[in-house]
Amino acid sequence: MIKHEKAIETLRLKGHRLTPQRLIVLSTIASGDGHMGVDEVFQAAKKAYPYMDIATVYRTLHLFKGLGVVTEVAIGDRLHFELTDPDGHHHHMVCRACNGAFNLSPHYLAEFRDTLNKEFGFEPDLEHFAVSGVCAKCQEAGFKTNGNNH
Amino acid sequence: MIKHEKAIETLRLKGHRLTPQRLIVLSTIASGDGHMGVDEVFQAAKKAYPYMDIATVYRTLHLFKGLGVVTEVAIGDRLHFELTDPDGHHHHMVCRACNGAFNLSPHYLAEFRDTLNKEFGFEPDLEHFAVSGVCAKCQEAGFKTNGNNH
DNA sequence: TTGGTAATCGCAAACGGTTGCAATAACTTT
DNA sequence: AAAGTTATTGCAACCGTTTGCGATTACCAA
Repeated sequence: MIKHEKAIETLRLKGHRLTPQRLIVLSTIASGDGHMGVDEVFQAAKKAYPYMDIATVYRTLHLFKGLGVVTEVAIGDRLHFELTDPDGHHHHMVCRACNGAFNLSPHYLAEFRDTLNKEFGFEPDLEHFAVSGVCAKCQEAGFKTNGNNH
Repeated sequence: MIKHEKAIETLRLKGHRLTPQRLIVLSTIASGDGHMGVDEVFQAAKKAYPYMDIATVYRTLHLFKGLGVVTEVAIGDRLHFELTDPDGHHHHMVCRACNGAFNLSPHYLAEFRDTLNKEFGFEPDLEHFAVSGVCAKCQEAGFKTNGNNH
């Protein structure tokens, strides 16, 4: 019983229709390893189903995101999606030099959240938090760390 | 000697031209209080200079951002800009319910940055960091905090 | 002051992403 | 198995933002 099939059951249980488009987007993401850009999903899905429309891909991804089936990650300034990690949430550190994404345990943000809560009563959205920055390797390779964030 | 004029000198020193468009965008932001949406800047600037183009506004704001004259803040999913705080950087907590933005001292992020540095060698971009979330007031007003981040 | 030249501009087209709408098709009911 | 209902689709138009390009203009040197 793969997560693929669990996701399909989630769809049915919540009263959403099982359309070929949805199944194809799902299996596209499931077969890719790690997060995929929207256009990557679109191109792959179009191979399996030539009428696939980019609007349908976006709507499907947002539906899946709402159901908790996929997780949205902002890489650079583009949206990427991955199957939701069944072992619990993780966050991402995204390198602005190489666009690599590294997982980050929620533990590293717990304290920050607590502080904002206690000091300001502010409840931050950190479910799918991604920090931009420069990874260790790119720093070694001489990529500048200071200055502007783009 | 207002920051307005210091900004103009920064422009000249870095070899950028003093065009009416740039001066108007600058004084528009300087006269607004707090951060302004791009279209807000555009509309105000167009009153002073009817040929103003939205592309010029964007290019000018990005130039100013690169020079450190203005700071970019993502409010909701739109870009906003404010004159860079001369008393040092501050970050923002942006409420996704009321779109209010609250300043956050860099101090609250220092520890997080240190941890990422030490543990992963990752240098995060936190200069103009903005956390989305729900502010205390909107939580009291019953705005839901859990679930998806949109 | 004038002319040369490179930065900047306005315009229009493009980008990634979202949305309104009429046509289609998945599900339900019989 | 066929018909009815309504979610979903494909298309096209739109959003905010960025970019290519030819025309303009701020600046520098003569």
